[in-house]
Amino acid sequence: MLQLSLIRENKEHFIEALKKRNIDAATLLNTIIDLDEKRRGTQTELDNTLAELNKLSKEIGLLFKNGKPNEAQELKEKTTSLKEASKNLGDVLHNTSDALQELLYQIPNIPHESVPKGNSDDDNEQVYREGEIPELKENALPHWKLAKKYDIIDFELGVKVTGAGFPIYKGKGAKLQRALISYFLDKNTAAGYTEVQLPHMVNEASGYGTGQLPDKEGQMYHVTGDDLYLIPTAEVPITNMLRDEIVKKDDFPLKFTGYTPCFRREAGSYGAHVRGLNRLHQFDKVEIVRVEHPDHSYQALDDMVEHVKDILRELQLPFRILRLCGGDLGFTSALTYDFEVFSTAQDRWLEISSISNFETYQANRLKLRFKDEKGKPQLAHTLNGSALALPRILAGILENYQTETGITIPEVLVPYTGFESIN
RNA sequence: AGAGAGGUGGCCGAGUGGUCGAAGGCGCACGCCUGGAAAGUGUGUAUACACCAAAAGUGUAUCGAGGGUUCGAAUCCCUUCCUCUCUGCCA
Repeated sequence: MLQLSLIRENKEHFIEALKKRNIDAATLLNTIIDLDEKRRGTQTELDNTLAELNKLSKEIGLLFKNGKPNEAQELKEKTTSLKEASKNLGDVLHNTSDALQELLYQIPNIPHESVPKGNSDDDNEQVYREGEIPELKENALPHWKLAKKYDIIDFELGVKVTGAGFPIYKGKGAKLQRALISYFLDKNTAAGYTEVQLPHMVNEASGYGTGQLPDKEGQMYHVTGDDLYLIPTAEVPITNMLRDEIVKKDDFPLKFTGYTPCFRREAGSYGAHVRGLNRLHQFDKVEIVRVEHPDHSYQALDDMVEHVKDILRELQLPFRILRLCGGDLGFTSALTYDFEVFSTAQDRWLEISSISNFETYQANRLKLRFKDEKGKPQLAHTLNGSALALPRILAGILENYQTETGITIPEVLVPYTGFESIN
């Protein structure tokens, strides 16, 4: 959520910046500013009325104490109209604030100045590329065929037990999943991230805190019986640990990592691109989250990018990094780098990590602050990224490491799997 | 899940209708004391919003959350969430 005070001061700048997202926010921002003016005026009026009322109440109290009930009675009558006025003003204030809040929820974050213009993922800017794309034999298979051939992932069985998009990993496939999770967590903790184990469901307030609600209401599984949501990413529980907190400046950087399954309804997805592991309703991911001083958040973003590069380098997977364009940028993000691994057998790039700086956008919703030099609370910056998402990494490994006789396990994973190949 | 008790500031804890944003203690910050530290001592110590160009200041709200009663609510009533104890169930 954008800060109201900043919208007031920089309206034109905000309108201009939001054009990068192909949004014309002028009308919306003007409505917001009008509502805000109304809210403030009402607030002042209400405060004055209540002040008057409080004053009278104190006088009445004193009069009763001093044994002057008649005079007290007179004053009591004077309060009637004030009470009514304050009730009305209170209602107006309430409604105005709610309306204002709702509109504020509709505005996405302001893109960072480096974000390129563009409408779709075609306009994303490649900023880095590394690794050799392996040359595969002519009869190289996509991962879903490999999974079947070596009986390590059973999609049909998942359909039987739950439904499409809930695969069942078997044997060495399951072990490889566990190995990847352990390896990622070890890399992250070695880089100073504190490991946390998290709830896989969150309440409504947490959904709002990180911005999944109300924007992506239909994308989360909603457990209506208890009004909880299955997490679409560990970002939600991790970041919400700090909701309503005022941390010390010296606490920065706050760095957390956590493994969780992620649940996404993926309403509206279909076709070849959702085949196999490419898009699932439940998948595993190891997330990294940082909370930073605003002065250091972009340095932190670079640091996270380097960290993920290092992991992919160790796995020896060919990858590229994209700076997302305005049209492809997530609702709450100011700047996002997507990591993509090349899936040789599918001949396409697969997104395997997304690293974002949200600046104060999430922090404003979360009320996540720190005290500055003067002891004044200021909004912190939040960042997160995947390090890493499992299914597509697995797809990349299966496809790129396939040989005629099996699948070679990347060297760095062998200590975790206990085997060197899948045959 | 049933019965009971309870949720007060960073923490502990007093407060059961009237100058209560809230005693006292701990913690923390700054100062004094000290060669330095401890002890001692003094002062300060929430957040949001509004008014103000801003600081200072003032006002309003906040005692889990949301309603209500009352001139006036931390205190009374209702709803809801959470915690604890006992019983039940259970990996």
